Amino acid sequence: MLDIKLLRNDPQLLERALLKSKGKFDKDGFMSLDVKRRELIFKAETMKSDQNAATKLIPQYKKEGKDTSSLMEEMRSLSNEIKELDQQIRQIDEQIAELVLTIPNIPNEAVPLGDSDTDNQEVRKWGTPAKFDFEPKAHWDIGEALDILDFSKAAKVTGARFTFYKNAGARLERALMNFMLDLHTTKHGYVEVFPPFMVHRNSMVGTGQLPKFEEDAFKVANTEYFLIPTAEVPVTNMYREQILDVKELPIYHTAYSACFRAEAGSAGRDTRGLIRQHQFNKVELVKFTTPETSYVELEKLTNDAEEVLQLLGLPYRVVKLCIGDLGFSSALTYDLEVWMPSYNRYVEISSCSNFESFQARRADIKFRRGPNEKTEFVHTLNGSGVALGRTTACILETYQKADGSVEVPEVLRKYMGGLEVIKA
RNA sequence: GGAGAGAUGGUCGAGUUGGUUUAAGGCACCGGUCUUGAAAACCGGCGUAGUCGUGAGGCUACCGUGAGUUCGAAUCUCACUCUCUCCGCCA
Repeated sequence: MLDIKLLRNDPQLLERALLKSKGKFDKDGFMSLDVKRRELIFKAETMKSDQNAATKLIPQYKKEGKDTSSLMEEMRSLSNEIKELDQQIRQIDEQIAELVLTIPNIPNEAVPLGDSDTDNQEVRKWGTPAKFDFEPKAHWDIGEALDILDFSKAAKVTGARFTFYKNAGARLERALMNFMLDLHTTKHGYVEVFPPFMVHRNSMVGTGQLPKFEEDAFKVANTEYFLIPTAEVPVTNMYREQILDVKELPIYHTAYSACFRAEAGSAGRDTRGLIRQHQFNKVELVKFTTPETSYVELEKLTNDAEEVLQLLGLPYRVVKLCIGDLGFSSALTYDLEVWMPSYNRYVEISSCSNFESFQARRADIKFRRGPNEKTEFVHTLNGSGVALGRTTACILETYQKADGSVEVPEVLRKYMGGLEVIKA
């Protein structure tokens, strides 16, 4: 959510935000609603002021034995008028709120122009994609051959886009989770959180998944609960409607969670393997910072996620998303893309964003610099640190051998009871 | 699932026969006096948001949420949410 006053005074900002939403927004209608609202408020408040004055006179008159019936009659009609005005104001407020909630965040000046991922800017590359002296297999074939992934059983039990991990596969996924959490908590200074995997609708609004993208989420029937699409939602909303002390900032949290996504609109894409699932595991990084430090913190957060890939020996690149590819709530996003041999290209494995005050304003997360200072909105950031399923896929493909076995990356061995090679 | 209690400003807590309460008071916090410094004491300040105004400042709303009664609601009525206690069931 953006600041209405800011939009009122600087419509140019609105234009920039709308570059993302492809201009479907009725800007003039929005501006005139804002004017209308303030007119009505002024009228109503003047009337309320009169009403309050009369309300004080009535007991005084009664005490003096004066007749109050005509004044009371007058106030009765004034009261009705006020109720009517309040009703109108409430309607306009709702309309404005609805509109404002659908305006995306304003992209940072550094965000490149462009419509799609082809316009993203490569920032840096690490490692070189593996070369094989045999015909490498895709991870879904490797997984089934080694009996560590089972897609057809999951399809029977649940449906498409679900997976059973088995044997060393299940253990690998669990090892990755522990490896990442340990790295972030011990080396990078994040405080670990294990969040609820369902949240109330209010939390989904707070971080920007709702009201605009309800079809992307799984809603639990007969409740107002949603399965979380990322741990970002519960962890960011931990501090909803709170005023933090500046001394508490920056706050760093890392959290494992399962993530649930309806993947509406991606039917037919990435139908094989672990790349696009309705349920996947992820270790998330979340930060709350002061406005002046948020971009430095974004660089650090991105580096923290990169280190996971470096330690696992997985080649990747970092790209800066262009306006067209930028998420609804984000002001600037770096994607980490890992080299996926079966796709023969880089595939997104982490998305690190600075939301500036956009989420904080929606979720009402503030801080105070000192005892007599005004409150300000914090900046929120988050990034995957990183997605486990895609990492597993990438490890299987990158570390596969000609005989069909898969080497376990060095750093994971202590999490797998010393296992060095996954064999059939 | 059953029974009961509760929700007031950063915190504690008064106010519930509807009208000088414009939400008392304590604590915490901030500024000042005093002091070599600090503490104590004393004096003053101290919520959030909207709106009008160039400004000083004014006005309006907010006592869990929403609706209602009334000239007027923290206070009365109804619904809902959450928290706590006890019972039952349960990993």
